[in-house]
Amino acid sequence: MPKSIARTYSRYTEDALAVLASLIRSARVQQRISAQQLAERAGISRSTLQRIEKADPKCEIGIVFELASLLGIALFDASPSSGELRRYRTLQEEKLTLLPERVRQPAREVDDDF
Amino acid sequence: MPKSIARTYSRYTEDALAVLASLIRSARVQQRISAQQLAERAGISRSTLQRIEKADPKCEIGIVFELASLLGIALFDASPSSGELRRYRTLQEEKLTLLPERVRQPAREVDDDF
DNA sequence: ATAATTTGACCGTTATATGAATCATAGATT
DNA sequence: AATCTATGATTCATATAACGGTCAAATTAT
Repeated sequence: MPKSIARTYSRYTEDALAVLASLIRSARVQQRISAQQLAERAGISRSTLQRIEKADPKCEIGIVFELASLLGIALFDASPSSGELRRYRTLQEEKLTLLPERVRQPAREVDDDF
Repeated sequence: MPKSIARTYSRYTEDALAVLASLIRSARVQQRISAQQLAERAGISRSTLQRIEKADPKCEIGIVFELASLLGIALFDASPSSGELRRYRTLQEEKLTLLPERVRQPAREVDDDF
């Protein structure tokens, strides 16, 4: 991550992060699991869990999703136990194969206008 | 991330990552945006976008969500343009304030059994 | 009221994600 | 068919995410 860039995020992104963060904390508290316990089950440190529950954008998405999985939080409207996501994945990947593999800019008009 | 841990992910997590990855690629291709162009708009490098479209779990969640935002992909059933997510966020955060701030293990029975 | 544990806030270290660059391939347009 | 650009695959350098620990504060259970 060279060239330290101060990254900005859209409101939508910040809202989505905040939603997921509070869903995680709500689920954890409702299930009476301490931060330490959840972190251990997820194989992460308590400090990382802290950042996630604070909606820090700079966390590995895999870890965050794994927490959702452990806590039974639905992603893409599919609960971890339902198995729906697998089908959605297959469907979505099939759709992808129907699209062109590459995108190309339409050739510029040769006679450039002024 | 000291103590190099080989992290594992549940099927649910992998599916969710794959769904999001193919949603991103599908949207990008359908909107005829090249990887380079999208990366620039998102303020990331093309190589990072490549990893995200390959469902790599070790990417910043903020970047991934920002791509969803740019491409109009719905997170938590709310399109970026709708503004629904903001309300959902507020609601969810209010719910959180109603829960106990800490979790505590119920005290063990004093008269331990043998 | 007391006790004890959870949580928040740090900090230093280390593994690693990201950025930048290059090269080969091949798909899309003409 | 030919051209040209988009993509995939690598590699290296660097900023930083995650870890592990500590300490104080405060909430919850007794």
